[in-house]
Amino acid sequence: MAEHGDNPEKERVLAAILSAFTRAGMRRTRQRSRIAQALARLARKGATFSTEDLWLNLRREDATMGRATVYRAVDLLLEAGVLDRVVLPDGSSTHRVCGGAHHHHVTCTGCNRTVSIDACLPGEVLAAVSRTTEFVIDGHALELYGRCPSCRSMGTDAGV
Amino acid sequence: MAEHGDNPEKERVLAAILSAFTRAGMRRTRQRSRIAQALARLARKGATFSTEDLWLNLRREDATMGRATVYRAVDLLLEAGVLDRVVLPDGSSTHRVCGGAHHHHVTCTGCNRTVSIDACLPGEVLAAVSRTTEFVIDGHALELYGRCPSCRSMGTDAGV
DNA sequence: TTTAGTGCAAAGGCTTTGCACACCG
DNA sequence: CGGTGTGCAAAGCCTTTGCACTAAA
Repeated sequence: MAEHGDNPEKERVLAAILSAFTRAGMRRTRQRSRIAQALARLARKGATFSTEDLWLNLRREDATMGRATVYRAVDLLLEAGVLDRVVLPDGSSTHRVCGGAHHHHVTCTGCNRTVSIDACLPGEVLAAVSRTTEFVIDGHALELYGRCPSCRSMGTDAGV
Repeated sequence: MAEHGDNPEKERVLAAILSAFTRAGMRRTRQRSRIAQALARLARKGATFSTEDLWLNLRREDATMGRATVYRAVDLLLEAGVLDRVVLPDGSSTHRVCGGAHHHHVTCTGCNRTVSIDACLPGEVLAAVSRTTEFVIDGHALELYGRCPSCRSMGTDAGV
C-alpha cells in the first residue's frame, strides 16, 4: 500500500544498473535488461531477495531465462556495488539494490521490506572496542530489525 | 599461540552446555557429551565454526558420529542460547559458543577468531532511526571485523 | 566474424528427512 | 520397558560448472 508511481526513481535505478553492466565492459543482452528491470522494481519496493527467488520470478515472464544467467548477473552486480548483502534475523543472507556510500538497513520482520539509513556506529564505540580488544577494526556490518508502519497497522501478521 | 591452560573456564563452558541439554529435558548421550567437549574446546579458542566442520572434526575421533546428530544438536543449542550466529564478511553464517546476555563480536579477518564485546549501538542512534523511518526497532545484529594482534604481527597474511 | 553470454543439465556443498535400530532413564 | 536419540542413506535446496549454441559488437 501507499505505492504511487515514482517512476523517475525507478528509471534512475534502471539506468544505474544498465550502466553498471556497460561500465564493467559487459554486453547489454536481452536477459540482462530483464534482470535490470526486475531489480528496478525490487528497488522501488525496497524488497530484499534471494537470487533463487529472482530467477523464479524472471522465469515466470520468460520461461527460457537460465538460472545460471541470473546467478552470474547477481554476482557481477554485487561486485559492482549495485547490490548489497542483507542478513536476515535467521542468519540467511539476501540481496538488495543499493548503490551509494556506506550505510545500513532496517528490515521489517513482517514483510522483509528494507530501508536504508544513515545511522552508524559512533566512532567512540569503535575506539573503545579497539582499545579493549587490541584489534584494529576495519569494517563492520550492522542490521536493524523492526516492524514497519504498515505491518504494524495490520496487526501481528506478516505482510508479504 | 599464547594458549595456556585455563581449564576452569573450559570446565565451566562444558558444564553450561551439558546443563543446557538437561534443562531442555534432553537425554545425556555419549554423542552429546562429545559434542559438548568439542564446543568447550572451540569456546576456549574463541573460534567460529560451521556445523559441517564440527561434524568433520568429531568424526575424526569417532568415525560413527552421525552427521544428522551434530546438525540436530547445533540447532538445539542455538535455540537454547548456548550458541550464537556469527556472520562473516562474505555473508556466510557460522556459529560460536556464547551463552550470556546481549553482546556482539569482533572477528579477525585473518584467523576467524572472535572476541565478545560489550559495545553496542547507543540508544540515541536507535531512537533516531526509529524517528526517521517510523519503524519500531526491536532487534539488531552487529558484527565488527578487524585484525587481531597476532595476525597483525604475522604480517598481512592469514593465520589459520 | 569474434568471442562474451546463454541455457541446459549435471555436479557439488550443505542441510534436512525417513526409518529401523540403539540405548537412556 | 517406552520413547528419545542415533546412524545411515536418500532427498532437497541453493549454487556452481562444463559445454555446445546464440547473438552482441
